[in-house]
Amino acid sequence: MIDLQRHLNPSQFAAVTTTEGPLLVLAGAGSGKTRVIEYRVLHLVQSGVKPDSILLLTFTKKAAREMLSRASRHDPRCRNVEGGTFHSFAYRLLKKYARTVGFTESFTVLDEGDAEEAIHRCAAKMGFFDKEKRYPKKDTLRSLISMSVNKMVPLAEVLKKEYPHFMEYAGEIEQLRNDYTAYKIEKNYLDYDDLIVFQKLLLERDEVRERIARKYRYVMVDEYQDTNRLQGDIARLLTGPERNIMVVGDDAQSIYGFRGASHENIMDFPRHFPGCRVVKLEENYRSTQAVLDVANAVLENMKDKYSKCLVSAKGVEGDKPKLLFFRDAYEEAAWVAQTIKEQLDNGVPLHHQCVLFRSLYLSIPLQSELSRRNIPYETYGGLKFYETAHVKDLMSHLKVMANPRDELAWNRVLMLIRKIGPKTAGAITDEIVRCASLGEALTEVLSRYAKGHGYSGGLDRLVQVLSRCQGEGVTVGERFEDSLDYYIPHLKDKFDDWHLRLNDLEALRQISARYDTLEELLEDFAVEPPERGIWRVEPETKDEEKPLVLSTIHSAKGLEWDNVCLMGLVDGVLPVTFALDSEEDIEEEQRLFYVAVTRAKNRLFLTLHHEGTRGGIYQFNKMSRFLDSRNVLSKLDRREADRSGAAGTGAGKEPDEETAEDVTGYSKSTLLRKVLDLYRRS
DNA sequence: CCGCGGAGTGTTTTT
DNA sequence: CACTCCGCGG
Repeated sequence: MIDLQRHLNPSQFAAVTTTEGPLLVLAGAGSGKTRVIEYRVLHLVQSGVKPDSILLLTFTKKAAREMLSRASRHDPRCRNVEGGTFHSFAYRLLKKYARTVGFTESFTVLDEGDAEEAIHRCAAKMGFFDKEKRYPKKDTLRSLISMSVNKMVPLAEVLKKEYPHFMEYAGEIEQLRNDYTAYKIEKNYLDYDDLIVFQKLLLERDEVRERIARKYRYVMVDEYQDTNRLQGDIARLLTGPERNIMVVGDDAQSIYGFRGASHENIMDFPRHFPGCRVVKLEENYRSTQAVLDVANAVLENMKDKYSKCLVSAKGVEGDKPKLLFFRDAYEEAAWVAQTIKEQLDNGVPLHHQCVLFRSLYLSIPLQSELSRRNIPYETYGGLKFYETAHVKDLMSHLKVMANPRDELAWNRVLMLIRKIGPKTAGAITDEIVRCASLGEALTEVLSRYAKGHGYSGGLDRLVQVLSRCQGEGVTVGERFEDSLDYYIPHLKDKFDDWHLRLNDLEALRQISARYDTLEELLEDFAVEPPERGIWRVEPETKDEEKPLVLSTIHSAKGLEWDNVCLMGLVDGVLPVTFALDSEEDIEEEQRLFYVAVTRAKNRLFLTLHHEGTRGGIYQFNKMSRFLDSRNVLSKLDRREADRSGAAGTGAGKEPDEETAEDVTGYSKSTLLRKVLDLYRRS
């Protein structure tokens, strides 16, 4: 038995050892939340609770894995604790109970792109786009429908708030949502939201709920502030008569409102579970006091919160975080790159440093400065490559092998072939989905089309590959490889930058080889899309050799670094312009700022530049309103127009001397833009 | 019916 | 600046 007292402070100890009854843990940033979950799992297991009767729901699957593997180091039985996201848990549950909710086990999960495609089909069937009027586009329609589900708010209300100019279509969009829902049910498709919705529907059936709640006697939910109302309902439904539910969260770090998360869940927990225990973790083990002073100042400016104040347990005052102003994006980027380099020379490995952005595209100037200095980096968040065209193309081939009824996948596969467009693809697909098996589809339908048409040659090649992959003993790796071989000519045909994309697919090939079944590969791909970090071939690279991290603030949740640079602290970026007309949205941006600040252990740099080029018009960027308050500003070491670092670009020339270097050079992309601008004017 | 080229548009954050 | 949509020619 492990000595918990020795490893935990009193509040952590209370959170770990309060195992019976409802428990709300309010965990400030850096207060050892992960540690609490790790030891709580361990404590339960060591007290004789069966590992598979513990359920740990987290925000990402990576987080669950991390915590469970830590706990397993003390006691290997912890490995059998069940964990994952609400979505992945739903997936497993629904695979088991598919028929109970009216699906079949072989359902396919639609990602956003697929969902848009499906919505588009339904809308087209309704004659949506035939009319004169300008209808919302498919991505707008999807996000509209999704938002109404996630916030459990009527469609018309979402419409009124987000797209008031489309109000007149409220009725039609509602009809569309119904058609789309019917379509998915008929075709055995579930989109991300459905995973949650159907999970709830399933759990609302008493006979099922009782069974599941009996199995999971201890439920823990991490990042509770980022759950939406449906997920809150699910957490409640999962809780059995013993009411052993523990939720952990920090209302000040709620940053997923756009996805329907509501801090109502965490605020209302005591109401939903009367008599619950509340434990606050306020001692911060991560940051210096100087960093926390900034964080606390930001907290002070928030309203509607559980009150808290972060106190450094490290007892280190540390340097005051610096606020730096630059003229333009390139000076800012150069200074940051230079500073990273200096820190590296001072012995802080790249992997212990990080640069954070509101959105990843803002990191482009920095990326070029880093490349120029040969500083390796990797990016977190932003571009979802599993939704990039080439990845989806290839995966569609695997999808039709796994589920020959998947018409969206077939459509994609067929459209790649020259001379096959929407009409032909549609006609062939209609016939295919009526087939009972892939074999039948190949022999009865495809081979018939593979003669006597302009596209027959291409189609024949497809038939060859799919037949080969159909064989019994063919491994997942081999199927992937065959599909890739087949796809490469299409890839080259379709994309100019095909060799970059081929790299992605090669990496994916290695991953695919690790799977035993296609179904497992597709499951992971649907519910736990691979992140960039997983692509590294070497699983155990030494910290010193790992690259610098560039991350969105969202993707940095739960992580920490010695040095953190937060760039682009400008009104319009943080907070983003879209947020500006809603008080609520601005609040969320402020929490985002809070999350960013609290990632830093020792040193924090905040930077911004004044010269903005939004849409070709120059404008003066104002400092972010979150900084522009006395209590925050006083905690910062403010440096006006510090040019010292920008020397990195100009290679340290004397000032005052009239040289070209004195002027910041255009980057290649700027130059290109300027030239194109000029062409356009002539 | 397909494919291409030109015009227009809007640009976050993620399971 | 990349992606989507639209209209035309083959």
